[in-house]
Amino acid sequence: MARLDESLLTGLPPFSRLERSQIRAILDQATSRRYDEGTAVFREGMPAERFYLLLDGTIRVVRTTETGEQVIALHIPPGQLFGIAPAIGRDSYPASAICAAECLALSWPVRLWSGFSAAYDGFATESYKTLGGRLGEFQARVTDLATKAVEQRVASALLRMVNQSGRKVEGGIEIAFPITRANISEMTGTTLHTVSRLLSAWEKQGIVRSTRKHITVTEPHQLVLLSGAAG
Amino acid sequence: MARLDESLLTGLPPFSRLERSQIRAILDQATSRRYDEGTAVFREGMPAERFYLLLDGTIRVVRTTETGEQVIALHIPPGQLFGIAPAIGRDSYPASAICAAECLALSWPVRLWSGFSAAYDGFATESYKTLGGRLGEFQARVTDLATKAVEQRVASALLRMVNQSGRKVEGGIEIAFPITRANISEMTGTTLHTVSRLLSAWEKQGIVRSTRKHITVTEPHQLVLLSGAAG
DNA sequence: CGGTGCCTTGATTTTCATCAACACCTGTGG
DNA sequence: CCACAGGTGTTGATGAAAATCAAGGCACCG
Repeated sequence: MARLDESLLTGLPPFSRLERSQIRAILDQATSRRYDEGTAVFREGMPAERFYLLLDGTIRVVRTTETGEQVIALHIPPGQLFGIAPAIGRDSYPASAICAAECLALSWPVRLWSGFSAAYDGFATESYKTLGGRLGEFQARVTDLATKAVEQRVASALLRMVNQSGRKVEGGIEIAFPITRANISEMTGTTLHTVSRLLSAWEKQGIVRSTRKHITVTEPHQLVLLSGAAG
Repeated sequence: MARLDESLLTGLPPFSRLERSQIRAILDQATSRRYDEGTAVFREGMPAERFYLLLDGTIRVVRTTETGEQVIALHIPPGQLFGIAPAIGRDSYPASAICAAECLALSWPVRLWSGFSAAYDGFATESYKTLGGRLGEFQARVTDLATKAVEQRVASALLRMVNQSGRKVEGGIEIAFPITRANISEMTGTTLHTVSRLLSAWEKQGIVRSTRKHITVTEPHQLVLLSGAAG
């Protein structure tokens, strides 16, 4: 395997306070791997053997209910740790990690976690901040699902993706990974039919534009209004 | 203030691996306080100055939306830490902590958090497990809200409370703290009317019994069935 | 160029929120 | 002690939102 360059990690929060030599040591213990779109990096319930850092692509964190329905818990953008079950004392993954697009990720065996935490200043702190961010996101999701109407939830979901993984294109901001109506319905607790109707209506109003598996938001502000502010 | 007894903390997960002398040191830095039913220990958005341990009572963790609706995020039973914003690098509380019943809690200034983590074996690990548990609970809530019908969600909510804070009484298990239909509607994202109708129906079927602000589950198994299994 | 996966749109039905009215319990103050 | 106010709980009637049922079109892949 090709030697990994230090620049991959410099600047990412968990490693920001480290010396070049420390980053070198971390990289030398890492496994790098590419995953095709649709591949599972790990699955719900599997023993948590490694933790991961996403270098490129987008990960969809998915849970499946007893009745077979899927719920998309969150999307993870490049630069974030994921599969960090060891940080919260779990020995199996609580959800599946599916590649929304082609992905590139580093990983380490979980036994290194405590070593990293002890040896590298800021690693634990920053990782727990990531965790805190996710907790906050879940709390917001619960609030939304409990109080908002479907239209507002779908608007919020689009905005979240645009903010997190938006790519500027002519005439708007495009969500940087492939996404279907069914995916959006799994994020918002509705059906693909309802999502399709909403997107059609918004397209007529010039708020979004969409092609197969891709959505561009042309009038973000309008969406913010639809989302009931604070989305 | 009366000197606190070491037995208060022995056996609780974050302190389970500590010596008597260490527990003494921790207690000597703690502030103990009683809160009336309905009091806020802290409120959403306030600067996080202290972290807490609930000794007795039940805490309701509540978020308020921009439109004034309330959502009950979770209930905290005695023996658990709460208000642990420092653990996730936050400097303000993400939600309010309201006493569902009369409560007794210890608290420490946040600046002691890192000291406790460093000095006391298992404190950090166990605290992060608590955090992990909450994350898991939120994930389950999101899944429920996204996929289950109202009746199933209300059944799940009752079961969760019974499991966490159930008190055995003749003829069933009673939820150990005062709870209104409105409270349940805020946990499940529905209205008090719908909750009232469901409870009435269940009472007719002999599954629950209820008086003002108190609910006893007489046929837990029936509720499990209604909740769509795995509640 | 056939098949599969993705998307759209209309018709019907169901669920649950909303609107409305009232009964009851508990504590308070005249 | 009684009246009354405010929080709590019940129940019926109505309507709107969104799921479900149904059918078909379109784009991309092999």
